[in-house]
Amino acid sequence: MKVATWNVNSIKVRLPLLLDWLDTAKPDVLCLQEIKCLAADFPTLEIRSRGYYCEVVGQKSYNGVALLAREPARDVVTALPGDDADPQARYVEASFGEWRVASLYLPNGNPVDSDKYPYKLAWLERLRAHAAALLRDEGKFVLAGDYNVIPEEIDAYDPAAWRDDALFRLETRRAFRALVNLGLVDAFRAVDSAPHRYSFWDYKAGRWQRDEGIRIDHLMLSPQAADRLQGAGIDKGPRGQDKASDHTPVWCELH
DNA sequence: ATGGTTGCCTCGCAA
Repeated sequence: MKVATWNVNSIKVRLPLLLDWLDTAKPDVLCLQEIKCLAADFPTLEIRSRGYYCEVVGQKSYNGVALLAREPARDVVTALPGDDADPQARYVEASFGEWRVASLYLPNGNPVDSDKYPYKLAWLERLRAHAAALLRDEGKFVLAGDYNVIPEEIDAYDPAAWRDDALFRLETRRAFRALVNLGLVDAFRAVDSAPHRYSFWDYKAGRWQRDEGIRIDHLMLSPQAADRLQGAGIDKGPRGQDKASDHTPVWCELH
């Protein structure tokens, strides 16, 4: 089973690229983030006509996540547990066959001195607690999405420039590590230990042209899922096309 | 370099 994650930065603008990518990459499950629309405005019919069912958690203008899959979803969860008052559309989780898959959009958290940063840390802690609950079932699951976390220095073109940023500062990496240390496996890192493998390049300042990016989109596997890992990669193709998202798809193959 | 670009659909905010 091929599972992929892609922050599309508006499903409306990215639909042509998305349909092309579904046809060529043929993922079994694709986790989308930043669809930036209400569920009612999601292009469900067009995507359905290409052979994918859609589970959408939408929000007007901002955020929004979706699961696209070859087969219908079961037992869909539309919010990250832990705060019923959280209105932001950042999480959807469902079962496909014997696999549990989540599409998540972790808060950016900048600026660090605003209330956005404690919200990010609280969200990370909610995710850790939820992952701990999922692990108790000892099943195969994938928590995929835009984590807005640069895990290590090798995951940034210029770590010093990111030192105090909400995506890389120590407190962020510590909170992410608490999640990893439950026993989750970063699918990409498990198969590729090379530095300078990026999933995001800022639109500004020619970052893409100079390959100055960061790796913040991750597929985190339960131990039972990691046992099935066959391969993983970053598909830089979509980032180089016209009307590209600032993120590119990351995928893993599980047997 | 406190710059730069994109998408929301506002007259600025978020990333």
